[in-house]
Amino acid sequence: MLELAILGLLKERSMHGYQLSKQLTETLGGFWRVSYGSLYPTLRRLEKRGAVEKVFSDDVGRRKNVYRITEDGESLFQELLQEAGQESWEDNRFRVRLAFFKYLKPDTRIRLLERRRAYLEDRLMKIQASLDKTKKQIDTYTLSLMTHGEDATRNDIAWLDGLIATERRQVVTDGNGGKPKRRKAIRRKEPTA
Amino acid sequence: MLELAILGLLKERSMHGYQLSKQLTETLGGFWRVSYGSLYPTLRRLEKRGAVEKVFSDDVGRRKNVYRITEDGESLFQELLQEAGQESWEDNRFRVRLAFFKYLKPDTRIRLLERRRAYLEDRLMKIQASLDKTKKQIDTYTLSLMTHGEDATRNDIAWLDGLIATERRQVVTDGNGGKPKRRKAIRRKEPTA
DNA sequence: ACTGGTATATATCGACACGATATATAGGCT
DNA sequence: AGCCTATATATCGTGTCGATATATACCAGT
Repeated sequence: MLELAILGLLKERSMHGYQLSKQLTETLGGFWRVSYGSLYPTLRRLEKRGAVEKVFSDDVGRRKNVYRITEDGESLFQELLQEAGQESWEDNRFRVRLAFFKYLKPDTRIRLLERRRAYLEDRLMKIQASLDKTKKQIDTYTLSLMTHGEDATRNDIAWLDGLIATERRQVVTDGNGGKPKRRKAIRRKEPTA
Repeated sequence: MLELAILGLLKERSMHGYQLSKQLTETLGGFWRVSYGSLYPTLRRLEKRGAVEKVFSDDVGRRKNVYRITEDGESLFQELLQEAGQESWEDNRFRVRLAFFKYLKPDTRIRLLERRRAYLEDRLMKIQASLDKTKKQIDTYTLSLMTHGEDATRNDIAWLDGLIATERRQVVTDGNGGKPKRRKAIRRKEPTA
């Protein structure tokens, strides 16, 4: 997962570990904690794999390891981004994926959004099943926890539906399946209200 | 974290690993995946620490390792439940804590709820700071992600406020700081609407 | 009685992420 | 000179994850 995030950021511009850490905790900071204990090992893992390489710059070569993404890295990025594994739809994983959605074709985007939606629907059913089964013998706090979880999940699904609808509208509007030049802003605030 | 969850369940009744797994994925199932790869090692860890012990039952002693919580386990449970560590307020950790709130005194409950609230307020500020800083040069998907995250966090805070308010009302109503006999149902649906 | 499927039950593996901590250097302030 | 904060990389131990292996129990269909 970290590999995907790192490659995605390096696609925009080459950076060293510390910069990556700053950038990551800034964009996903509210939800994700990227520790050095995972960042630096992951960087070296990616380098060993040939997905990134060190940049040798004359002026700032002092104590910084600036990494650049390679061709192999680009294809690894695409592979990770579209990965269909079962666990890939958990909250944080999906958030990271969404942050790099611009690198995907519209129909792939829709596919991923719907996969996430199915995951959330499944969660919803599990919550409701638990509520049904253990109803009336459950304590107040657990009940509140589950009910709130139900609401929050529904909100998430509604938000996803908004994203999917917007995506479909675009596919219809500009018929070319390629990379769109300009796109309308995503309608927000409504789905989460 | 798993230790807390296991001890909490064993407080209610003695169980073996498989039953714990069922129970855990049922209550927190929508949000947490408890794998055997962490469950069984944790059980043995707890046993080594003396927090739980095997129950030797004649009839079902065949192939089941039934565990019972010990006195040491009870105090470890209380310790873990009230733990003030920085990372203890992350989403899943808090959910587990809340599931065992009934074992806490009312004022301790309020303290924990307010700690969680502060954590979410902090997240909210981080999100807003990111939105301000990188505004207008951020892609549509990341923007939507952050805005939705903002909304969801606000919802969570509102829900927490409801819980806190209910808790305070009870403290005032029945003046005794001890364990309450019967309590009003927590007003829900409103805070999350 | 045989077979197959599902639920029960425990265990372990490698990979990865986490939190904490150590170690430097650079730059700024007083 | 002394001190603080930001920059920058590295590593350690521990915990969790997903996958997988391996049994046994029980019930259904044939």
